[in-house]
Amino acid sequence: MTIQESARTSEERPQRADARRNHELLLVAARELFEEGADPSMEAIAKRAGVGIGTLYRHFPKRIDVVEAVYRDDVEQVATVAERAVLELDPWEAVDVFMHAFVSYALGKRRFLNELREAFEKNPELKSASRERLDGAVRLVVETAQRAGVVRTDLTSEEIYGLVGSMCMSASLTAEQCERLIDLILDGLRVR
Amino acid sequence: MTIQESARTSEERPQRADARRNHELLLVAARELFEEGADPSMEAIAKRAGVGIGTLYRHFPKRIDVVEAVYRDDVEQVATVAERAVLELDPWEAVDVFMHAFVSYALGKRRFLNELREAFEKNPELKSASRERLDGAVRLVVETAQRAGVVRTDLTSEEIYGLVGSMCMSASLTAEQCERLIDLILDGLRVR
DNA sequence: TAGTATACGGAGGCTCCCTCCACTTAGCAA
DNA sequence: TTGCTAAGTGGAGGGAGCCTCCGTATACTA
Repeated sequence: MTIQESARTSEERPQRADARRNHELLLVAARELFEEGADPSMEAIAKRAGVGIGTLYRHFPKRIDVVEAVYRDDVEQVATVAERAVLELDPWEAVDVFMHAFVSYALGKRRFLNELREAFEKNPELKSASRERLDGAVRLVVETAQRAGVVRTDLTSEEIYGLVGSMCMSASLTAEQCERLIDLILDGLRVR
Repeated sequence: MTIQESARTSEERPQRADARRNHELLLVAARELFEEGADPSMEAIAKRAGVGIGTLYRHFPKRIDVVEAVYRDDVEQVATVAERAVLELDPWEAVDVFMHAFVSYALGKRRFLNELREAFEKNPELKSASRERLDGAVRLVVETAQRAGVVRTDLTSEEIYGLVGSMCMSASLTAEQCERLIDLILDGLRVR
């Protein structure tokens, strides 16, 4: 990169308002469609967002970039739930709310597991970064509750993450079963 | 099914010679292409086999049927190696030859793991049947060697299968590393 | 308000998967 | 050997999806 280029990079104009709006619309549309079913086409995503196909490709040059963006956004949302819950709720409620949010996030991922795996393959950083972010979120919520004495301390947050995560990914459990099992797990975690 | 239909089914004419030949050619071509790289198109498979696209579709109505057929064939070949090795070689040599064949089979699968997963999803019987067939092959070779006193008996064949299988599927190990590690494993298994 | 960099949108190219059907041939019976 | 026919072949083309290109529109700046 030349000096001029690097200078231009740092004093770049901000994105135009319509571009920012469309980026957001596309992300929302894509997430909806991924959650609804299998493999929405790029055309379908653009249409749902109410923009042209060219605009979609301007924002996400390849299909896999859409998958990646939706996933990053989802991870961010779950992590944010953790942070807000710890601040705004009492420690046990925070565990309860976060775990349910986590399960619903993870169950949503089942829909496009194959595409996600491809994204991980293409870009290993995506996998490790998300893993870390989620791990941190679980740790924050669980350890806060442990310090408050409302969650048993003979389990680490990694173990709990592992248990809940693998339950959600299990092909033999339905979403409904997972929703019920998370209550069982929460019950087992709680100190009364 | 009517009586006539079931009667016809059992006394059906055998496949014509050209059909049998083309089926075999297609299977060979498909395996070659899958091993060579990623995602050969149906056109490419037909071309490599030297037949028209229509012929390919007569033998394998969907792309996934090609994947499935190649996989079944591969599993069969590895299992056959086990059976022949036990009959024709001394017990330790049989373990050695079979394990190397198994690793090379498993490494080949990395190429089209995604397609394979789809095939498993669509047809769970494929997965369980192959798993059983391979499990039996490992057991045959290992237990024969254990009875002959050349392989340690404090490990079960399932454990060995698990170890070698997961090594081959590990994304962080190259094929070359797996080839070297299998020798290390074999060394550890051997009773001298 | 005019000028311009930025962004939009969709026609169309390319590559796939798969279908359809006119043509060919292996195998059988006379 | 010959003729018949069910079985098999091959490839043009339909349809869908990913992505590119570029003429048009518009948000920002001065």
